[in-house]
Amino acid sequence: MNEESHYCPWPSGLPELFWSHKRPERRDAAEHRQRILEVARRLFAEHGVGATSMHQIAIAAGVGQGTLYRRYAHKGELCMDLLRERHESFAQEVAELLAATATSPALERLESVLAKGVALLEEQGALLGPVAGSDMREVPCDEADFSRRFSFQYSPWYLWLHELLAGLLTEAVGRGEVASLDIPFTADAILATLNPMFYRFQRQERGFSPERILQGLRRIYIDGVMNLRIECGGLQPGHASG
Amino acid sequence: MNEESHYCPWPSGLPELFWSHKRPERRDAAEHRQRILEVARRLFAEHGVGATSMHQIAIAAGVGQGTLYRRYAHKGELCMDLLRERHESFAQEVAELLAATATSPALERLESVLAKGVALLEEQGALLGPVAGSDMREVPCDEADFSRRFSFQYSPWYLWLHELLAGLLTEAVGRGEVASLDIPFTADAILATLNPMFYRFQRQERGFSPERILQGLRRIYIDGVMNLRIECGGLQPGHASG
DNA sequence: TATTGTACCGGACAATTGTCCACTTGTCAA
DNA sequence: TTGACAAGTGGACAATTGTCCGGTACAATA
Repeated sequence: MNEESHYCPWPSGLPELFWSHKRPERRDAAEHRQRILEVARRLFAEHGVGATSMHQIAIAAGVGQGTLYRRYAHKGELCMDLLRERHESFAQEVAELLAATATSPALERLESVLAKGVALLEEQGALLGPVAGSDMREVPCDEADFSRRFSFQYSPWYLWLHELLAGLLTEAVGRGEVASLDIPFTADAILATLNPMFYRFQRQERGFSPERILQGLRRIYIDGVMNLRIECGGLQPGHASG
Repeated sequence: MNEESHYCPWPSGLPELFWSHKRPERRDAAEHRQRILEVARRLFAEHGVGATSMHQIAIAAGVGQGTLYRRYAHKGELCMDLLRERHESFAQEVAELLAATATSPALERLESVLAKGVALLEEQGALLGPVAGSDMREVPCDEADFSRRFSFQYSPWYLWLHELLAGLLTEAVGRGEVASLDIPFTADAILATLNPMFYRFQRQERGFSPERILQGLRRIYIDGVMNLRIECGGLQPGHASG
């Protein structure tokens, strides 16, 4: 695992100020990155992500293995980068949606986020699988490596989603719309069921439709978790307020 | 992936009738299996699961790679076999527990299953990780291989748990204790949050205690999902019956 | 333009996983 | 006892992943 591989001179839309003091990326390096992304996109589309090795990508892009691994510690990171643009536009869409419905009940806002999430999963099934799993070859002694392996859980993408959900939950609890709950845990739980692997399993192995999956999620998190009012005790239900 | 690797002459306590018509396992093969399990248990304990390669195990057990892979398509399956006894006793405990509380509300029964599940996860963190993940190296073209990779989802263990949960949910819905829900999906969702990887993440990376995790699960599935009565509509809650 | 330091390059290498196949051995039936 | 044959064996092999390190080439200085 290469330490510098996380050096990131393309902070995806952040003002240039944040990194302009650093030495700019070398011209050839920039070209290589471009070529790697192009080639990877093509090979993934042609043969599937699983059947395309990092070696192939390096060869096809005309760079060495080391160069490839310098930027992407594993295939998952490469996929992540391919998906970055889409994720950013998704994030923007969701942010706008939430801004436009700022006064609606958090329940409804959460519901629309779930719907958007499922739609995205459906759209990107092929690429997101490897991202979630990356290479789960076991951790070699060093327990600290564990975290780095989990690029998905540690990707800005996951962090952003987690924060978004946590925000919505906090809001809902704060407004008294919902009985108190463990916010970070619940956000993780929601994400566990929005996990690409889980989604893939439901779709391909269980054969469930996206609509059915979304409905199932709604039943759990909206009708269930979020519908438990403060007045509704745990095991001894009282009255729900209108 | 070896087709015969799933040949299973040790059906774990099932009456001998189920397989006595098959040619019995060869004596040397039985010895080898025994040795493999012993050696694997020892090496895993000594160096950790991740730092022990299949090759090492084969050498230490005095058998060839092929012999090892003949029985265990990957490290995950080997772990599964090591855990089998524990899982069986767990299954028995749970079955007894459920039998003893057959007349209690399904809510309570589900709750005790969750508690037992968390306890088991806590007990077996080290071994269950690799079981869940096995080797997630991407599927080589053949999409059908996908399923076989997911030893966890397809293990008798997972299937048993899924069926158990589905049974409880069916019962709860049938008795009118709970508003209707998508039973197989919900069972999968619960299992997604009882997933070893998810648990490991919560414990090690989030730093949550087992109690906190269990409480979080309760809030979602017991107080939330299962507490939604038929009278309580979706977004327009009515009155909960006592 | 010459110099310098460093980010970057590339391909050899080590480690694993999983496959293959020619060979061996145990078991049953005659 | 013997022969047949399926089950079982083992280790070479191919394919990948990820690391390492001697060199290179670019951009900033002088």
